[in-house]
Amino acid sequence: MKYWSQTFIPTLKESPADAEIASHKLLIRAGLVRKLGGGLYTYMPSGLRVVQKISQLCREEMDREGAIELAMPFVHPVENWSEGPRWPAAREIMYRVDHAGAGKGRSKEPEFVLGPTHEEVITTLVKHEITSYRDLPKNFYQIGTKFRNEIRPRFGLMRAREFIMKDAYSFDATDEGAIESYNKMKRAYTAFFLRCGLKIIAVEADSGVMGGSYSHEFMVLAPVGDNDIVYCDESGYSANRQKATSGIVPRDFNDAAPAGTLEEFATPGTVTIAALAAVPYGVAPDKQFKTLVYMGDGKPFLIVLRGCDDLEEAKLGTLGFQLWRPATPAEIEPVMGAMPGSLGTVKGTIRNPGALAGIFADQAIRLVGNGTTGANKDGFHLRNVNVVRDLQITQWGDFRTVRAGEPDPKSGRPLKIARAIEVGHVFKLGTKYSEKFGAVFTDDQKQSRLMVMGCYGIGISRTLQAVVEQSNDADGIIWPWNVAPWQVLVINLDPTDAAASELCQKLALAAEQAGAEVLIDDRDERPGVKFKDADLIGLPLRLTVGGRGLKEGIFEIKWRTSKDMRKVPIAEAGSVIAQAVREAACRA
RNA sequence: CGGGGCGUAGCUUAGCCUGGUAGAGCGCUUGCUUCGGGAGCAAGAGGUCGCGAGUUCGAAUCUCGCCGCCCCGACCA
Repeated sequence: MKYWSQTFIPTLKESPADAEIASHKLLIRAGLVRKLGGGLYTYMPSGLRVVQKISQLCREEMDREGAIELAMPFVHPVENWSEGPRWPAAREIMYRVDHAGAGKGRSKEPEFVLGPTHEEVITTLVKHEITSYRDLPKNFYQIGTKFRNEIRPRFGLMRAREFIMKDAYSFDATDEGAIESYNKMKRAYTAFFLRCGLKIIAVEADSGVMGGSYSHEFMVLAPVGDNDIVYCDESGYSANRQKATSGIVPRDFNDAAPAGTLEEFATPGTVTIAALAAVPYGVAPDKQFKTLVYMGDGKPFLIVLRGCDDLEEAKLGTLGFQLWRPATPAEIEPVMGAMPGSLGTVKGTIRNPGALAGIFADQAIRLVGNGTTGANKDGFHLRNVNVVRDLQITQWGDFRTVRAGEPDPKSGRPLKIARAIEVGHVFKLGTKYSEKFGAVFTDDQKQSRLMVMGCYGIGISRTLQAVVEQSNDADGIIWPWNVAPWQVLVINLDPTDAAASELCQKLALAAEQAGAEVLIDDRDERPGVKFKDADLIGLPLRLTVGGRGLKEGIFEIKWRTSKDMRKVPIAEAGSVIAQAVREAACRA
């Protein structure tokens, strides 16, 4: 048991000016963290306890799935990165330690970086240490501090420059094995977040150019999150917005037959979807074709969408370009023959089709059937444009942004969209790193083969804040049993009274014997202050001892989640407390 | 990095537009009274007004530069 006066829990009445969201305010008000600088926080004694609780739960679930804990350095020789596969991107987010040997009389200054993640380190290690299929599979993990020079740290621990992360790396002999390792981690993550008391959704994530469904993000639903997720409660479909698709075009959809002959009409000065939808033209956005020009690795390409749809840029990653960006009007005009606002892909209207890297059409334009598009002639559009008959298309795909209410691709039920915080990510890497670093092993046929890898992250410090964000009320934090800094708070309203102090100790002991951790508020404070602080720091179970109750021979028991308080005869203390603790632990 | 906002006591802030004595609440210290949901009274301590230059007889206040922090966007556990 811990006495409040013997630890340090500096609570605050008012929120600091630089905190915006509930969890950030509460972390500071409840004395869990203090800020050193932007994105840099000290874990105060009770905050550290929560970090340790969460880490331990994570450790248990990782161990359960056979992962092996180790600890790698935070400081990496720069060569470890500069010779790796992603130096150009990585150097942007890494803190570099310059002058590391200054004044030491060295001929050459060694240069170091602070590790943002450890694929490079672990792969190098495994390459040296594992050479036989007999030593595979292996999954190594660590829990430690990561450093990323975030472009914009925000919301306290939510996006910090320095944060605590669990990262794991699996190595398998076969692709099937790698998938099994991946599934084990998904299982471990699901169990872990459940034990933290978090409601999470695992969503299919954008796995970039690698494709496939071997990347899942673990999301906490929260209005302050910086991700959009698309999901359907009935079918269980869920994906992040970059990846999400919808069943807006039915599987058995029959393309419309041409209606009328293709016809050019004058639209002077009309260069937006909205203007074409207004009088005198009156062409509804979902009857228009939107033609966007992008530059992919230096060559222009076209994206065709419905006028009412938005492009989801991340989906262009499936097209095989390394880099892409919107084209400028100066790049567009020579190729198309018109400026943006009058563009289209009707056969024969593009001035220089040979310059294009492709014309990519979103599936949903089939719903337009016969519509209106630019004539590639400034001030003119074409009507009665039939998708099948008139449009020039080199490849179909899914490029549009999904909207709430559209049919789920699985069940057809309406999709929902919600904001969420990403707290975990599992990723099947394949052989990208093993190839680069030469992580090979000898199989049972004496053949040299590449290890198949996966990587798996959990933001421990972010999880802490996500719990607070998801579990609080107007009075303060409501800790889930398993991650509370202590589970039971014993309030001594008369700390100068020997009988009260003695009873508090007795109650605390009973709770401890039942398996709970106990904090005793023995401060010489007024009752109001103690009750307010109790709600603020949010321990799940509260036991109150006061002179008034002592006379009646009772103490009080109250759950943080409930308004109801129960008076318990002191004689029944042991059994009542034991039962309460057992029930809470069981529910958790 | 683009856009917006802010920097005054440990915390929350007023004052700034219109230059002249730095003010409040919380917290802290001492005393008295209180004592079951952030007590009352009295007395106190606590400030390079983010930093630097400039304008001025005089700058928290006006001008310029820098730094820091917060929010929105692109990126991420």
